[in-house]
Amino acid sequence: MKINRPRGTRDFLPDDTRKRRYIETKLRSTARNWGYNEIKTPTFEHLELFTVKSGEGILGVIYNFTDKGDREIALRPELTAPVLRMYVNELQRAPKPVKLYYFDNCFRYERPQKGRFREFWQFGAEVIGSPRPEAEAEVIALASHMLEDAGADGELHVGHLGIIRTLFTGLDTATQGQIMRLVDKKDDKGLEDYLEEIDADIGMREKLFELIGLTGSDAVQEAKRLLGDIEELETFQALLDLLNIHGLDYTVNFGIARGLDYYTGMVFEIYSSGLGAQNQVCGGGSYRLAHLFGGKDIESTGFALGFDRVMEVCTAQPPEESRVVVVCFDETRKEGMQIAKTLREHMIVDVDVMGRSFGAQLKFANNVGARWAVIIGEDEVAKNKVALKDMESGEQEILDSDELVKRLTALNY
RNA sequence: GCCCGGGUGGGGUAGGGGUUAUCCUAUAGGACUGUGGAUCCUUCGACUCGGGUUCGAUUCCCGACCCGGGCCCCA
Repeated sequence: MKINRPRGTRDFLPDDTRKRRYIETKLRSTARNWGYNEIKTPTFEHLELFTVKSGEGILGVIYNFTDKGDREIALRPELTAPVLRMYVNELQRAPKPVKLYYFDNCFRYERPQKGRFREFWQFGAEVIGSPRPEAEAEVIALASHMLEDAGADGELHVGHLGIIRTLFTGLDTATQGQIMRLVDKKDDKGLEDYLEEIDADIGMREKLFELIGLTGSDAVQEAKRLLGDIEELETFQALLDLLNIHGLDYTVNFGIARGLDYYTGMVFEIYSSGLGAQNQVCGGGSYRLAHLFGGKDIESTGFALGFDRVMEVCTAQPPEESRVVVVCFDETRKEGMQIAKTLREHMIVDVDVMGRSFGAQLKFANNVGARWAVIIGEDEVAKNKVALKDMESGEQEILDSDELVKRLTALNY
């Protein structure tokens, strides 16, 4: 009986894994150079952590189970909540800002599609403790730079939930949420019908439609005309100025809603083409979560990058890596292993484990793409030398083993 | 969860109610026991699963599972 992978999971073959590792390493080093520290949280958490944060609605997509001690456990569907939980548990007294990054797998029970899996990887970062636009701008800039590292193009959209919410005074949370959902979907007809249904104020309706249509460089000016000189617009303008300083291209979009309603201020999304319906590769914003997990309320900003989606669109390729194959036989295995051991301190070395003939070992060297074959046969051992064969030119020379190591390491392998 | 379109060796494919199920590629070995890439030979290996229709199903029908596209939601 053949056993297959569970639905929505993937096996990563050597080439896939190498490329993923390569991109991951690039992202890590960028996060690191921006002063963020890596953390790890558990693969599973108390289910409550996620329902408190996102509401019962998230149960539909969560992998949860009752453990042998009757605890309700969930495989993490995302990492912001675990990171903030960790912050509350261990880092509240750490010097601010607390700058963290993570790269881990997450699980959601959803219908798999292009760019959507049941096990997927998120690369994210959070700045905890700064309510200032400088922190928001830094987070956005970091996300953009990471995509650039990966060779992925992205279109950055920035909005601010606080601004649109000033129109909602007097509306309850559920109604606000429904409006934001329709705004996010860009379902103008549905939005109009819904506003009619709840008998929303005519002036508010007009302002809302005008606001979500605003875009371009004077969007903020236009918004001021609509809403007056409110504080949210001032800080939003400050953020945009900082994005300019960071040298980022962006589109102002007051219609970005983000799925989860714990976002309080700035929100941003980055889209990439070539991903079909799942075109969002990154999402983030400013939020308040710590108080939900029993901590002191604190302003945070963060983002999560859909690593699998980045992999779909990224053009960066891992560098070619060359190998050396050491060819030896039963009689010369000892000498062969010694050379291999020395060379392995510097480069990738294969030695035959198939009991193959001389010719077959060279064929193997060819197959694995080895640039060099080091031949250690009885003739060489008798002369206390080794033969170095260039697999491209076919040329071969006799060296002693010190020269061999020097030669190969000098070639940067 | 909903709506489409698909599943033939490891990968890519041809075919089609009764076949020895096609070809390419990859694997392992050999021709070629101290010199690779070419060529040739051999080997390994498949009709996703379960029902139904039928004398007979890999082929037709239904369902499940899985994959792809879209909706929803989101990364």
